[in-house]
Amino acid sequence: MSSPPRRKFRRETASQRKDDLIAATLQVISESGVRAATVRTIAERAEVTQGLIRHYFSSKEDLIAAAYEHHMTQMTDAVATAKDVTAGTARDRLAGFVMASLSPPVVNPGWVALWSGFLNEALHDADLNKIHQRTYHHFRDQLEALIAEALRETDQPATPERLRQLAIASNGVIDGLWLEGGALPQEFATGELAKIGLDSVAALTGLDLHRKAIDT
Amino acid sequence: MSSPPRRKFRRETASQRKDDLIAATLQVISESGVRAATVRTIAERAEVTQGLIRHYFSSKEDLIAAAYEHHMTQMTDAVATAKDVTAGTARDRLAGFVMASLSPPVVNPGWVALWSGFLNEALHDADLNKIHQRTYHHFRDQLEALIAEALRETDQPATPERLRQLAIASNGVIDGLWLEGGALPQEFATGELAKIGLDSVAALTGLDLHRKAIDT
DNA sequence: CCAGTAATTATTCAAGCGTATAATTATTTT
DNA sequence: AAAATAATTATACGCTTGAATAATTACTGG
Repeated sequence: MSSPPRRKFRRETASQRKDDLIAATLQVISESGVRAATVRTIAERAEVTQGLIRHYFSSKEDLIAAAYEHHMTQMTDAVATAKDVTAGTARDRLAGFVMASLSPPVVNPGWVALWSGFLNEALHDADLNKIHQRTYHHFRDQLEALIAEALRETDQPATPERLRQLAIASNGVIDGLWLEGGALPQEFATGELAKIGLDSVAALTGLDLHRKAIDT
Repeated sequence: MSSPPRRKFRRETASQRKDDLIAATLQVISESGVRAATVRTIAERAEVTQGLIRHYFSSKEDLIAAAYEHHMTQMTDAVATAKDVTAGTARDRLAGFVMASLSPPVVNPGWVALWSGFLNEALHDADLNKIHQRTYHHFRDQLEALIAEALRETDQPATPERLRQLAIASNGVIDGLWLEGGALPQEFATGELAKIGLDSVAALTGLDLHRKAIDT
């Protein structure tokens, strides 16, 4: 009649535990979808008991929102800090931005699973909808700034209206390709999506975005 | 102590009932997301009791798959049978295809909710994944055929490889714009997405897709 | 108009859900 | 080293879930 011994544990800092719970949430959703993201499954993945979730988050919904925010920031940062996005001519940086958006680790079935799951929730949840709206604009605005700079650099100034349209279109093709590459990975050869994306943004904007053979 | 009277009902044909249950499933998911799609909620929406679902579908998962199939067929058909897609020059039909894809009723928050919910499931469910793969190809192949025809029509033949890339890119920009229009409806003016999409496919393919002032 | 049948409703079941609360224990404070 | 504190586990609760089964009733063919 010996009941199992009470489980040992370590005390962690609040931010560490929160990060762990968010990471566990993202793992569960990316592997098994939103419907699998229950407090028990998430707690098990984080190697804690379920009660701890409500010690750090006021509700499961609150944890989901934090995970959404975290994931979108992670994804945006992965693009914005990629190697060719931070230096070089504006055209180089725009090209790097497109390439990074359409290459691993950004293109990735797990990240598409996260994105689609969160979007599905965001469409009928005001809090998540705000996160979606904000991150969408953040990404598109970065793209628009890069396009504007590249056009200025090549002496092809564009009106604000045209700039807006170019950004929407470029963002659209990047999003669409990213999605398809993540949802059907076996469909595209290595580098194929990045090449198509780069050609597409070049065709849309009229910019020459291909790397020069000789650099600097 | 009078229990409520047993509910009256009508017997329907099997196909009618199945259609009703599928329609109810789509309504629930589009309004409230996949997590809300429980057998009880769906049955209530279809105005039947929950037991009936398992009389017509071997499991809830089976109903979901049928609803997915139905929805994707509906969406594909809405584009393929739109008024300008079935007649005119190849360029006219391609333009009609793009316009129809980026206008109501195809652009619609409910349909994005359906699409994102199903995709999230498809990423970890083999049966749904097959449906996704099949419908993706169906749409892209239609687009590729139209582009091929339009290029032939203007004496600009393309290699199969280039044709594939143009179709992937055009499909990408259409998907991306469709998604953004459905997810953030207030973001775009009426007709704006359709215009941007048409301009984009024109820029990608090098085709002139704008309507002539004088038509046949 | 009656008997048969299968479509539909009603009820039940075990498991899982999010949340609330009580009991412990690792760590910090003094 | 003892006491205080809060992080963590453990347990319980009421409700919902997908599914199974039993009870009815609308329709059909004679």
